[in-house]
Amino acid sequence: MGYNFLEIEKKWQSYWAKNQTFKANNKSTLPKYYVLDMFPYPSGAGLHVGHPLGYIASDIYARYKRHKGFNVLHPQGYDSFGLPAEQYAIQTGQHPNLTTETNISRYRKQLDKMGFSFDWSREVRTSQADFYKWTQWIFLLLFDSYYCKKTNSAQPIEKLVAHFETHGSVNLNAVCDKKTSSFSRDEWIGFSHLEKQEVLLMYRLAYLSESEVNWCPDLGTVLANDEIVSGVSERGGYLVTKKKMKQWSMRIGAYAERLLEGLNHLDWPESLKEMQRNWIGKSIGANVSFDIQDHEGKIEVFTTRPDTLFGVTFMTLAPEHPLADIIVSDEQKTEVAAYVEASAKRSERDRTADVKSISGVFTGSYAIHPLTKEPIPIWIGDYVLAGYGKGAVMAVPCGDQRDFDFAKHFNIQIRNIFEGADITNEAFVEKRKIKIKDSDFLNGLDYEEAMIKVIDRLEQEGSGEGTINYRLRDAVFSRQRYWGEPIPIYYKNGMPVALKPENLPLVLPEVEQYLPTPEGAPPLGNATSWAWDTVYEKVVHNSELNETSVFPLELNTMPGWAGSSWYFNRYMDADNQQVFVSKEAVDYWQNVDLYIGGNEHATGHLLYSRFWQKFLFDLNLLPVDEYAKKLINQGMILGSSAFIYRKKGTQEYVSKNLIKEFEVEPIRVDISMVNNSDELDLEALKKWHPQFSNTSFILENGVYFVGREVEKMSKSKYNVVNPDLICEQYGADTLRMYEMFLGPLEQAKPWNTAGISGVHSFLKKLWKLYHKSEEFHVSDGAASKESLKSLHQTIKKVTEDIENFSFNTCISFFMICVNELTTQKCNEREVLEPLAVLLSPFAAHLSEEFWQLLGHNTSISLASFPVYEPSYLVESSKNYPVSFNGKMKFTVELSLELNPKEIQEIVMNDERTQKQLQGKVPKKVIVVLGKIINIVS
RNA sequence: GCCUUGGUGGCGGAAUUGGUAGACGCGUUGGAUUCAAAAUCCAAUUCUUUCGGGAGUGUGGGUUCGAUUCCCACCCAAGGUACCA
Repeated sequence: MGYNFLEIEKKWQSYWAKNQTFKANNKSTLPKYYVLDMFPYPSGAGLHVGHPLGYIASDIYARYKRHKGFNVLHPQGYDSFGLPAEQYAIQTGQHPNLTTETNISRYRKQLDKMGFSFDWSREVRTSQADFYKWTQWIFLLLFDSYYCKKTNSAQPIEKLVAHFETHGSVNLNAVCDKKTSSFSRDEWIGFSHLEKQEVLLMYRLAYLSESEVNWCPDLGTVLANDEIVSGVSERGGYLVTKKKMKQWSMRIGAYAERLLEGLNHLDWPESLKEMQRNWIGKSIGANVSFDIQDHEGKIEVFTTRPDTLFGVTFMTLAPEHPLADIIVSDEQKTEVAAYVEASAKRSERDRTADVKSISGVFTGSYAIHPLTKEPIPIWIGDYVLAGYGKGAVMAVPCGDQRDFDFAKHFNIQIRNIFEGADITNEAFVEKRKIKIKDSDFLNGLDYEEAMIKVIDRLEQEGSGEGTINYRLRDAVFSRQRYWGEPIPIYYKNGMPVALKPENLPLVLPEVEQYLPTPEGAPPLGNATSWAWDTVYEKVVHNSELNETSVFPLELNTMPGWAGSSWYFNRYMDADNQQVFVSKEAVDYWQNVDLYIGGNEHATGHLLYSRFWQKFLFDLNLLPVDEYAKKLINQGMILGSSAFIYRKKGTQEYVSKNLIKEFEVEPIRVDISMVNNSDELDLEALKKWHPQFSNTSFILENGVYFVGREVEKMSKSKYNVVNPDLICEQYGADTLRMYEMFLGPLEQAKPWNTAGISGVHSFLKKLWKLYHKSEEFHVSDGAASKESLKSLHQTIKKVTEDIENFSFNTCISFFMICVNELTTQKCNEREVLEPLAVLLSPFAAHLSEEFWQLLGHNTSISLASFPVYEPSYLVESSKNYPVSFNGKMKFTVELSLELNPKEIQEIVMNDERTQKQLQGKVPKKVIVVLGKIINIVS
């Protein structure tokens, strides 16, 4: 029988569940430790071997911390709102909630099989009303707040109203979405209620504004970028254009500086922090405004190089720029209109990524240089994005490569304002080490001096100002979807009004159809009873209004990132019905000590959640303004897809090594039909899909070999490996250890089941070491010196490596240790007891079984982690090879310390060294840490 | 395009952070055990060689007594690129 992992694992999983072994307590005298995983989206494909990688790592660390005497919070839940469930609903009519519930119960079964030490009593689901009630509540707080630049924090909107009532807009230092006209105290008081609301909306942290969306007229809906494949909709293949729509947005831009600065204090991967820094994209420069010849208004640009203002030879507006169709001359009208229309069909990424093809169109109008008063031609170019800076640039061809290319292409003047720079073939983009010429009062100055001087002049003349620009855009918060949190807003006279917190949750209504309404309203518009029930009952009967007209509710829902922006706080106090998290709980748990998840969330979830945390901190609802002290990105486990090759236009398939002889197209096949030598099971293929039942194959030596390609693991690529099968075949402990053994946690790596037997036989070996003819066999005698040395070496290395999250090398040390103990025929309790605890974060079930066999009647998770004893690890002298002239190598026996005399003796007494030296004394002997490294003659 | 990461045997990966490149595992080969197979155990395994050696960490340079490690340029792959999660 031997190591019966199925029985052992089942036994301990039910023991842990029954005894609630991993339930965390909100009151404890122990120090706290909060280990968090990014909660999964429960997809229909089930959990694949890639998902558990991070969960295993966090579980190892959570179990390790429990052994080290911490009160560990290690929760899990589901990010259960999302697009796939909705798309499935559109296709099948099945309610997304049903799909989601089914998927969740499947996920839970799979997770349970792997023996994770999650505290399931704190489970959260973002799609459940008792959770999204609080997501809506946070939305209301954002709606009722503005950002005060004086206190540098969010403040209640009443404070803003109070300011308007006493000072008007004078001396106001608040972030708003556009330039507001200034007004006095009396004017404010004179405003109608509607006018007041209109002003306030420009300051709220959750606000309504026009933003651009991917619009598909044929489907009558907004599409995610993911739903667009090469310019057309994935569903139906219809044309997609851009369209402006009134959308809810989050004023994350107000937090740009704090989000940037906060990174400096986080123990997150440098690369990820760098990504966030670049995403926020702080740049220092100036806003400059240009008058327009024969037109009202001004064109404002942001530039990081105001020092090159005298090098401006043209301006470029984004095609979406509001002035674009106003300033265009009559003769250019058709050309401009065609260009604007064409670029509306191009995606933003396409526009910026494509640097090779230069496109643009002249508007026929001229701006006036603010200092020289010269006319400057105004162009439109789609490399300028409406959403960045001011949506317009002043072009300085001599100092910017893209401006240079544009000018060359359209034959626009290039003016060199850099002393001694050669700009015949490319722009001079270097900022330093050059002086400016032909620039009036800036002549002879360098970059820094010119920056200060020109900004000074612009400010004096009122045509510009020094400013800081962030690339970070405010986050669009509306989705024209069904399966998301309803936004707790209704409209009165076209103005958004917040529901009262006591009326939350605003529950998702039932609908017949998950598609937009025929009138083009979002899917929630299909609800028949919702508006009546919710708004009439809650708003009218609570006498918010005493009229019985229709109150339209907001029909958009929240985006996927809403719930995930604060869920980690909810785990601290998941059952609380009164508050989103009690003060008591959050004061104890504070924040996440270790957060493990993929770096694909770097500029999405990980930025939005920091923003919400800072916001809630500003309102004194949370004690810290960063929620995750340490973050680790686990690398993605990639799948190894299998391909067969069809001869073009035929039903003949060619084995992999013969494809060069034919013109073929690759087709994915399910990897379950391919063995470890890449041989395809042809019978299985014929059964797999009817299209293969009547095909012929060109084989190599009677075998069809498939091609392989490493890519993201996904159901649609037929390359998913299911962890359940592995748990059945080898056990969860093997899977846990193998996933860790596969490679460094942070690195992406392809899944390969081939190596799993090595880890499995390690566990079998350990089992056998302490079993004699099926009976547990342990000696109470003293262990040998060698055994203790092996043990303590392993304790030392494994402890160090757990602390460094280098779990793959831990497994190697375990293997070496068990091999050594097997050779030493070690079976002493003295060794097994600490070894079982050492192993328990990894092979959680097996070590628990050993713990019981050793006579303990409590869970091994209560045992304390072993500490190594240095006296067992005394180093003996070692043979070190010494390289001579970098070529010849010989070996000398060295003790740990060397003095020059000893070195000389070693060198002189070695025959081969002497042969090489030919009697000469070496010039130099390099010794590092007591080792001779090199001898130079 | 831009931002970030990675590239070491047949494969996954080690390398005390500038000091014996290839730990550990898989695979392969040979052997032991067995009627046989599975399982298990032992040994070999970077390539090349005229058996002296030679080459070798994506490519090409550089710094250094010494480079997988540091610097410069390039090639390739993965993730993100603002409505997938």
